[in-house]
Amino acid sequence: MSKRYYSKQMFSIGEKIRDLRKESGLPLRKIAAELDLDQSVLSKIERGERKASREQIIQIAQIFKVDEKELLINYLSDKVLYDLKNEELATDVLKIAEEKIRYMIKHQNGK
Amino acid sequence: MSKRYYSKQMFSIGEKIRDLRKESGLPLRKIAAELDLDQSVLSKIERGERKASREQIIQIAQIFKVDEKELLINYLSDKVLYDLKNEELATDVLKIAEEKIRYMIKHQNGK
DNA sequence: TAAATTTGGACATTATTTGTCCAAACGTTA
DNA sequence: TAACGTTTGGACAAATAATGTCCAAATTTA
Repeated sequence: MSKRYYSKQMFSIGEKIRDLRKESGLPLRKIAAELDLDQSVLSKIERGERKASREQIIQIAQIFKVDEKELLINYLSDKVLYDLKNEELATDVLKIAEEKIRYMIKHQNGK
Repeated sequence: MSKRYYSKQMFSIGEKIRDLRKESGLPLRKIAAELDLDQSVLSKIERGERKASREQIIQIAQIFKVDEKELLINYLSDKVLYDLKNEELATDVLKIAEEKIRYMIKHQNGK
């Protein structure tokens, strides 16, 4: 029925990108050029020192020919966790966020 | 065992703050002054047009004598949803975020 | 209507994000 | 070890977003 979007290991989006690039055998310089981005910035993205943009994630999915949705989900979940870093409340917050989403969907007011 | 941090209705943090203030019977001007904030900004926060800071949420909990944790969870969950607004992927993203948190907790590396 | 309260929007200030550039560090291999 | 390709670190600048001030208009209350 519904697809499971995670893999056995837990990869942050940066690690995932580095993995994809290593598989391709291409250096930062090459991929960075395709993304119209400085290689040092891509290096930082791969190490989680900087954040990629939504558009960059989509481009990366295209370059490495992987499922765009899956990569976006990985990316966005990292972003969510970033908001919650250092929060002991993280687990509770995610529970409530899910409740709110369910509530919003049920009441059709995504506004 | 563990406390349920949500109420029957789903309140965004702004609505919640407005509710608390209305209960207290105090005008924006008064509460804004306590927060060392312009009243128009507080008005915008209550209507979700601007975001409060973590510190302001804590102050608000103190002013209205409500549970700080509960208010923070409400606040942070709104922030999380803000990242995901307009994302059909929201539900999947939250699922994966929870997985990642569990993984992080299990492996003690919150970094 | 008068007074109090709330809201809207232009503006300034500050903080964060994002990218450029260059040099140093690292790794591989001749 | 020298030379080369690759990766990383950090100073800097530009663009963007967040945050607050101020004032006047709109709305609500008495």
